Amino acid sequence: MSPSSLQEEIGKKNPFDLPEEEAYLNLMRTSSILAAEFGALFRSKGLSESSYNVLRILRGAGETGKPSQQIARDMVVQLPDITRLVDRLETKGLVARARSTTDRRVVQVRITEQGIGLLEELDNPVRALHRKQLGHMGADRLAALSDLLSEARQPAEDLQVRG
Amino acid sequence: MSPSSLQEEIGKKNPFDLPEEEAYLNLMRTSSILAAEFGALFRSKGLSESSYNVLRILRGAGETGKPSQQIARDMVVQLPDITRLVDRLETKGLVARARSTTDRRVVQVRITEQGIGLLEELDNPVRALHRKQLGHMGADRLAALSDLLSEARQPAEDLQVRG
DNA sequence: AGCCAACCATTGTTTTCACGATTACTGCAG
DNA sequence: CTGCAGTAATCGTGAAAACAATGGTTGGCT
Repeated sequence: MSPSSLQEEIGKKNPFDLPEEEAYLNLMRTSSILAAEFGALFRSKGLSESSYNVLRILRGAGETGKPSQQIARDMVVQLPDITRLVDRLETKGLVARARSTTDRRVVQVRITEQGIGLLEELDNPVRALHRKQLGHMGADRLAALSDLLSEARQPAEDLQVRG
Repeated sequence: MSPSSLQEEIGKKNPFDLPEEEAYLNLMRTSSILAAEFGALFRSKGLSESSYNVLRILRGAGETGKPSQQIARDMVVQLPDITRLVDRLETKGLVARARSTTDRRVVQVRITEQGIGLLEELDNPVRALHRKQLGHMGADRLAALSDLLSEARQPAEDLQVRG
């Protein structure tokens, strides 16, 4: 039998005192387990989850690319220090940098052909892993999960944005 | 207005092709935002999220403590290299190590008085943050979220446990 | 007793992350 | 035009993570 509850899984003796805590720990455990599988997939191609995310953002941005700061804002998992992440991608030839001519503070980053090629190698495995991980839930439950997660993070996000 | 959807938040132009991907990204974004706040709280006391988790586990284990390997299994977010995590806690005087007398391979780790004191300083702030983050959801929605999260990770967890 | 597979913890090494301070540039107010 | 707050990116440094490899210990098997 699978462990039926998080309480059992992590060997916790007492029931949770707060439903908020239980939900929080369920959230952390689930995200870490699922992220670990994607991490392994990305590492097999020399990428981290963050650097894969950056490449996906830049593929969506097209020829002109995006300023570093905007990349940081668009990332699913926020990260300070986008500079060195782009450094590593540049060293591997997956992205290219160029100073903006209009505002010389900003650095425009764009994906290279090589970067696009690497992403394309990953497209099918990524889709397959998504289905393997969550395909057992129906579309209705997935939608419900997405909704609850949006609701859960909304106050914290408001503070971040408007802070 | 708050951004109403993840698609908007991360500046994604195309709708998600897979509902699995949308749920996955919602999961990653929510957990990273909520975890960041706890991380800041813990760092104000010199702890990381992982080391706080270890201390909580050891407080629950009582006087006898727990073997390192079992700590690793009980952690919410799995981590190889429990050794150096315990190293750091030991350096700070928050935990103590002792070789087991019955099986000299295993190292029994227990929390110190100082460690318990530090946890007690955090108990109220932690509860307060849980309520601040998720208190706006009713108990019913929190339970629904916990259920969906358990359901989401179940297949991956089965594979991990049963190899 | 001696061998060996399984197990636990540790260490070495490289990569990545976190945090703060710094440099460069822009636009605006005086 | 000069100073100044605000913004973008970078760099220095130390902490933490991932991954592979090593050494000590046990229990079973012959």
